[in-house]
Amino acid sequence: MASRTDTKTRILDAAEKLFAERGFSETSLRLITSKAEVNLASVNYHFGSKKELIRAVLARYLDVFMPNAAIEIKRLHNAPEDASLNEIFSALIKPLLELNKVRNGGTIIFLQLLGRGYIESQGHLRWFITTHYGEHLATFVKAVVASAPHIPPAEMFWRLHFTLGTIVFTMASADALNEIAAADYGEHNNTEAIIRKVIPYMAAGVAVPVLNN
Amino acid sequence: MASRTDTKTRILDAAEKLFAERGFSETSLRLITSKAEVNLASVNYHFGSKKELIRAVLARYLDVFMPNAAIEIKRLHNAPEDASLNEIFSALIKPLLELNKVRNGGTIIFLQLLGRGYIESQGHLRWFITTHYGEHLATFVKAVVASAPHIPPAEMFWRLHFTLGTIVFTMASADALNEIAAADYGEHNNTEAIIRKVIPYMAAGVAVPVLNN
DNA sequence: GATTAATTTAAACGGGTGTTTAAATTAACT
DNA sequence: AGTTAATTTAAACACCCGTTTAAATTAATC
Repeated sequence: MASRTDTKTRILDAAEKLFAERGFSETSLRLITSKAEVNLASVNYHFGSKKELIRAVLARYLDVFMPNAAIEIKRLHNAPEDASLNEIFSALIKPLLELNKVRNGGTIIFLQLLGRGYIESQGHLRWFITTHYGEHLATFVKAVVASAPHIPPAEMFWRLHFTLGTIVFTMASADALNEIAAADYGEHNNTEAIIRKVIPYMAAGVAVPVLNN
Repeated sequence: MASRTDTKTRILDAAEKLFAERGFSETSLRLITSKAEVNLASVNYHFGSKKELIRAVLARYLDVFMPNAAIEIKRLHNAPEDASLNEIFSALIKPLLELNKVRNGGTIIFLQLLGRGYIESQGHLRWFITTHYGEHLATFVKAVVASAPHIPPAEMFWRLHFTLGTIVFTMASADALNEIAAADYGEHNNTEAIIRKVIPYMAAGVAVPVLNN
């Protein structure tokens, strides 16, 4: 049933790397299959279409991250009753960094894929994520809402999407930003350092009181 | 020298709309020229290439926005000595909304174009913006730094890019988010309402004290 | 009004895209 | 081993892309 290192896996490995760094539509199946050293037609044979390959690439990460994230959130919630926003966001660090064990650079690849997915393909991936992982997402949202009860639900909806934009854009530009930061400030940040920078920013933004003017 | 409504302008008008809603590489010259009701070859005749058309589309907005934004920031800075971050960010609202007078929906189109530019074309547009409008950008950055002197420069560099990600991603997804918000919370936000929501979030995030652990 | 320049047009160019096909190969099973 | 199923392969398909060309048309200049 399987060949040398599984054609399916070789395709996924090559695809996720290219998708993350150049985007979905900028990455051709011919480039993927040549990097993976498999035949062009094998993508359609194993995945059916490019669109389904994209979903498979994302699913491989979401299937690991989402359950782990939900577990960490629940663990927080069961303990000191109400966790701070910083604690809730920080609880996602471990699940995120564990993706590095799945694959080298897995954390940043995952976040970049997420961003590409949300921005490039209006809808179809957003639908895929919310329908397949809606339960886990709800766990996270509930914890955030409980931690910032002074923010009305509608406002929280917007702010959580602000956080998504913050982290997703940051990770998509992480390499370029790191280069500039290194040149201008002598800073060298890895993925974890950037995540730890962005969390206080997001937590403060989500919790800031709503002006009623 | 000019025909009915200037072929050049017809192309720019059609292109910016399509670029904003589908991205640069997802928008073909054939689609642009058919919407603009001009000949396919006229893009290359008037602009030289697709890449130069993209820059021309962005420049038309940046040339209006950047000077206006710098003026507003300077006006703030000369008055009550030190403006709050909320005031500084809010000073950008007027220049942003004035883009709606340039063209219907100009504000959101501009912000969406900016986001597409930063995410899609790693580098070449980023270079174009910083070299052509660096002075105006510096005015803004200086005001922010002065308003939050407790944030080290290197940290501020990252946080300002967080804000860029926040607003750019939000605007790129604005239509989709608005649909969800309308369905789930009965909310109907225009571009200005979303901008006014995002500013407190960004201001709080930029100013939050840095943890030294 | 004739001549020159600027613009528009239709057509083709060369190349890249995702997908499909049918034959060749490899693996699995009785 | 022989047969069936799964996989890999090379080639072609139909289509879309940005760009270029050369002729037709329109505008400007003398």
